[in-house]
Amino acid sequence: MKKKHNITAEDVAKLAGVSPSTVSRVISNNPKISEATRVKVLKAMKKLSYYPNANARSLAIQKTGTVGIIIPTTSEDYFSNPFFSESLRGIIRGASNSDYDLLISTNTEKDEEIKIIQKFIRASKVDGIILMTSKIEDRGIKFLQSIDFPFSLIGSYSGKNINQVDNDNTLAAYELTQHVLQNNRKKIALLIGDLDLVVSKRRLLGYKKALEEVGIEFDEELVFSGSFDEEIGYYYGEKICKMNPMPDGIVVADDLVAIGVLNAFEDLDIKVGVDISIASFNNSVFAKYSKTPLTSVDINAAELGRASMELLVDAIDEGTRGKVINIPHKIYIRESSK
Amino acid sequence: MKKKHNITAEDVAKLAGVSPSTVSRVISNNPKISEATRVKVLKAMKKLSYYPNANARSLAIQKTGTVGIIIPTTSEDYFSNPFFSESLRGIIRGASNSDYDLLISTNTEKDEEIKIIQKFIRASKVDGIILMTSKIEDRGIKFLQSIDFPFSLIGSYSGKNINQVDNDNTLAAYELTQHVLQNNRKKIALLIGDLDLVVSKRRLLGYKKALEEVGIEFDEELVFSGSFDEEIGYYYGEKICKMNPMPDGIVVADDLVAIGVLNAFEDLDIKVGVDISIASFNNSVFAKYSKTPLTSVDINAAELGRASMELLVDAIDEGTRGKVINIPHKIYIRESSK
DNA sequence: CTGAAAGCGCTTACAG
DNA sequence: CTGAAAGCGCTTACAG
Repeated sequence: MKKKHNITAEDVAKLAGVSPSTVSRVISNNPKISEATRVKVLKAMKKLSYYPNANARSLAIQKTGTVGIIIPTTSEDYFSNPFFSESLRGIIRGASNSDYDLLISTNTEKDEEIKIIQKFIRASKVDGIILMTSKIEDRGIKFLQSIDFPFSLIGSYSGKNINQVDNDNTLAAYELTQHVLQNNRKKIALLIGDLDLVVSKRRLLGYKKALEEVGIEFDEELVFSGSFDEEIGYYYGEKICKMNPMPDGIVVADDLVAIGVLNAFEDLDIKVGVDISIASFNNSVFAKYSKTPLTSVDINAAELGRASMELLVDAIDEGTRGKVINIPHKIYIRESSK
Repeated sequence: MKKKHNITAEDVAKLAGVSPSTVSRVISNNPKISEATRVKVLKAMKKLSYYPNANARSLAIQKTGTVGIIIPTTSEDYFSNPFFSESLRGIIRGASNSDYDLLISTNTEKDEEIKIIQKFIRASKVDGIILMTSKIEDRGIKFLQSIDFPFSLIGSYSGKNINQVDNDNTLAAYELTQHVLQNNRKKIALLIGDLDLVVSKRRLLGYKKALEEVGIEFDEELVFSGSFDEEIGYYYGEKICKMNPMPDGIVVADDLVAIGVLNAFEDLDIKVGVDISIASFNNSVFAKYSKTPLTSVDINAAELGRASMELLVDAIDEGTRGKVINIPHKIYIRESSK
């Protein structure tokens, strides 16, 4: 067996009886190439099943044709959360329409997001970056902004020139809280994600606004924050039961957390939808089909992802900056808040 | 503003007063470099925040440090299915322990998996490939095998030299069917995925074996196959109700499909767990928390992913071939089959 | 222990 | 319309 040798443009050139430059030109569809030689070269390429070396090409043209996806450091949470896979799915769908491949960050525990972003960029691995979430003071965003590198954000961030696609989370939380209030509830707890995430802050805002509007005073004691999982929901559910008087409504940042609350209430014999109303976010499969079907906001995560990819491609190709896209949400009302 | 110029090993060399070769050597931790120059160079690198260009490096050493993940063409199914995101999560976790990045295929509708595999390889984009599922006659696998390219498979495939990690799906289906039979059921339907997938074939085998063992004749009419979603579950659920006599047990390939069946039965007033037993695969969140909690097999998708990544790294670094890893499954028995 | 040079496989300005 | 040559930014055998 001959020593392995990658077949290169030179091989094609030789077979077609032209120069490598010409081969390169037919690959990039240069219009100056004559039809005759184009055909010759194409035939040779096919015959050798030639495919241009992406690294050499990237090196020469200083573009990679790949886009980096930054999974938040707290990826575990995001992964058990359908939001993440849904938006990734949207991103993939968006990418299929372009010619970009997707490079996924594999955060080691210690590495912060910004390290990965910098690595991707400085190593020239990607032409653009999608951020799947935003913190209040986001070092990654600041860095990208400072070097004017193409990126788009799933989420919101105040600042100039940031491409972002998001729901109106303030409005969604406002409406959801309003809905619970209309269940004739007066004391409404809020289970929310990490408060250094922009999304949490906005939802808190909407919640406050709804309360204020009906003259209910905001009570910090009713706000619980933490990461997204079932256990934390159960834990807070128990806690809420022990309050005196017990809250009669809860707005929850994620269905999985709400499921945990539901379980706590079941164990403590509290009737959801009767003694207390629960409304949540993400409209996951299990919101619809849980023992007590959950009222939930559909944030259209797949569309968030798809749009963010599309926006990023514009940012790379057209230099788009500072475009803000709003993805509508929709509240599905179910038994947990009737 | 000065024309943008990537900072290169040459810049570092100049600042440190050495040659680019030396810079390259300290990057690759070449032991022959003296401590003194190593320190000098490191300092210069830090100062310039230098990061080696990945494309140039890949081109020179003919390695990319990235691994390609092939999402099945029917990705939509896989994405709405927690199995997919769970295993991807495992892969990412596995990758964090190595130094590999992950490149995700973004299948356009028309492109077959094999096209993407070939593109990744011929373009030298990846050092290895993870296949997330296997068909009976898998062109992708055959291709990879034929050129002896490092890959690992989540799933099973008969053939030499294939690294694979999988559950014992025959056994799992056998046990699950056995469990339903022990519910004192006699006529058991099987809702299974596409029959050209290896996993489906194996599960069918296990199902048959369990029936055979208790002397129940296999009836092809009781086997329904299709893609994984809720609607198809509902559809088959209705169909099953109309059979005469109606089956009294169902083994389902995925919880989401089972949820659809559950819904159909609810609408038709059939008592699950009483009139009929249902047992399913994947042990998703919604299996546990659905109105009628579902008996389900936990296949440990995250571990499948993690192990496949680990195995692939061995395949790349050590040349491992033909290693087969079994990931244990576990059946969780719940009300749907009591 | 370190440097000069060639090579990895493309692309593109320049010349014709 | 096409080719020779230089360059993208690394690495490594060779020489010292």
